[in-house]
Amino acid sequence: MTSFTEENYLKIIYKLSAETESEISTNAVAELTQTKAASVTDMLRKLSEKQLVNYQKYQGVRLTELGEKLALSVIRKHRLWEVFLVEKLKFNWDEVHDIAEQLEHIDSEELVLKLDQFLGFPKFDPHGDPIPDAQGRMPKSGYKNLSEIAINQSVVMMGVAQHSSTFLQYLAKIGLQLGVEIFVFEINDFDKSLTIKIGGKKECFITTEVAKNVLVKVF
Amino acid sequence: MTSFTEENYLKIIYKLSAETESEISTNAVAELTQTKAASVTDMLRKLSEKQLVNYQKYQGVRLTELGEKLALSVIRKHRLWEVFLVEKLKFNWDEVHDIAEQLEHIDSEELVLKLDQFLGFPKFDPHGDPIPDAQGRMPKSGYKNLSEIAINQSVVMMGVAQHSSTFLQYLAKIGLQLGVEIFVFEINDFDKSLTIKIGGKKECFITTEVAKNVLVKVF
DNA sequence: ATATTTTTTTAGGTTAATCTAAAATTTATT
DNA sequence: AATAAATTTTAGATTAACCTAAAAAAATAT
Repeated sequence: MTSFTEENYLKIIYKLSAETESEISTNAVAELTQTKAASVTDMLRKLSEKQLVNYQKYQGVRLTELGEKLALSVIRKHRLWEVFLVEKLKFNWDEVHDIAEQLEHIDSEELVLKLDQFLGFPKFDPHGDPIPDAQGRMPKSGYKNLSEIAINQSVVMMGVAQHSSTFLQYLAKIGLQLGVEIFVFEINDFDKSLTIKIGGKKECFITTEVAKNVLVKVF
Repeated sequence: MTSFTEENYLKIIYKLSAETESEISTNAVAELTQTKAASVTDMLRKLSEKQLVNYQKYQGVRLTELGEKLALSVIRKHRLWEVFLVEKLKFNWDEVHDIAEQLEHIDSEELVLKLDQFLGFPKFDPHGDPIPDAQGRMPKSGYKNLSEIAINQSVVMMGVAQHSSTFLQYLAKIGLQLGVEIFVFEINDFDKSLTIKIGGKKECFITTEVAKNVLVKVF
C-alpha cells in the first residue's frame, strides 16, 4: 500500500514538523531525502492523492492524521530495531542507524508486536529517543538539553538529539555515553561554551552546539 | 549493487538448479517469480551482463559462481531470520516465510554475522533446511524423504521439502511436527501411499506425495 | 512599488521492472 | 522432413521514482 520511498518521505516530514510550527517547505524535504525539489513536488502530489499529507502548491506540506499515524509506525519500528541491534546483537549505538533504516520498512504487524515483547516493551531507544506505542503515542521523556542546565548542577546523560556517526564518535572520544553523570562546572558568558566534569573525574570543554545535542535527566 | 528483485531471481534460479541437472528454462523462472516470460527474458539479459548468470537466448540459464555465491548469501539470511523468528520471537514455523522473504534482503554483513552468533550458529532452519555458512558451504543433513523409508523402520521427523502454509498446516493437523517419531507401518504397493504411527500412538494414512515432502533422520 | 532573488512547479526525459501482442526459434508430431 | 505446437524473444507501452532546464510564484530588497 505504501512504498519504501513513500514511508521515507512521511518520516522526514514528521521529523521536520516536530521542529517547526509552520508548514514544511519543499526544499527542506528535498535536503533530507537527498533528492531535488522537483522530485519532492512529484511525491507530495502523490502523497496528497493518497490522503497522507495536506499539500497546496507553493504553500508547503503537513501530515494528515493518517500520514502521521504511518510515520509514527515507521519510527516505532526503527527505534525498536535499534534496541534489538544494541541490546541483543551487541552493536555499538553509533553503528545501528543505517541498518535500522532498512529494517523499519519490514511490513508485519505481528512481527512488531512480538519484537516489542521480546525486548521487554522498551520506552526509549539506544539514543534516548522515545519509542511510540502501538497506538502511536510517544512517551514523554522530560529530558532537557545539556545547554539548558544551570551552573553547578549535576545531571545524567540520557540521549542525543543528533545521530550522525561523527557526532556519536566525538562523544565516545570525550567519554560522553548514556548513563554517565555530568556536572556543569563553568559556563562561558561570551559564547555559552561549557566546562563539564564527566563521571566525577574527567574535566572537559565542549561548545554550546554540542551541549544542545546532549539530552540529560535532572535529578 | 544487486537489487531486491535481482536477488529474488538469483534465489529462484538457485532453487530450480538444485532440482534439475540441465539449464533452467525461462518459463520455469517465470512461474516462480510470478511474472511473465517476457519479463524474465529482460532480467536474464541484465543478470548476464552483470556476470551473475550464464545465459544464451533460447538455451536457458545457469548461475555463475558469483551468482551462486550471492544466491547462497540470500538463502543464508532467509534461514537465519527464520530461526530468529521461531526461536526468539516464538512464531509458529508456518508463519515465518513471508516475513523472512522481506528480511533476507537487508544488506549488512556485520548484521548477519552477529545474528548468526546471537542464534548460536544454527545449522538448520525451523523447516529442517540447512543454513549455508558465511562461505556459502551447505551443511550435509543426511536426511531422507519419508517416502524412501522401508517398512517397519522407525525414524524421526527433521524437516520438510515444501513450505506452503497449506502443507504445513495439514502436517500440524495430523500431528506431524519436528522431532516426532514416525514408524512406517504399511506401504501400499499400488500407489505407494503409507500408513504410519506417529509418536508411538496415533495411526495415520498419508499419500506418497506427502511422504516425499517430509524429511526424516534414520537412527 | 518595482525589481531582484529565491523557491517551487511544470515540462519533458531516464531507468528499472513490469506488461501485452507479435515474431522468432525450438521441440514435438505426423 | 514438413508442419503444428509450445516456448522464448522482441517491440513497444506503462508505472514509480528520479533527473535537468525553464517557467511561474513568492519573498526580499531597493
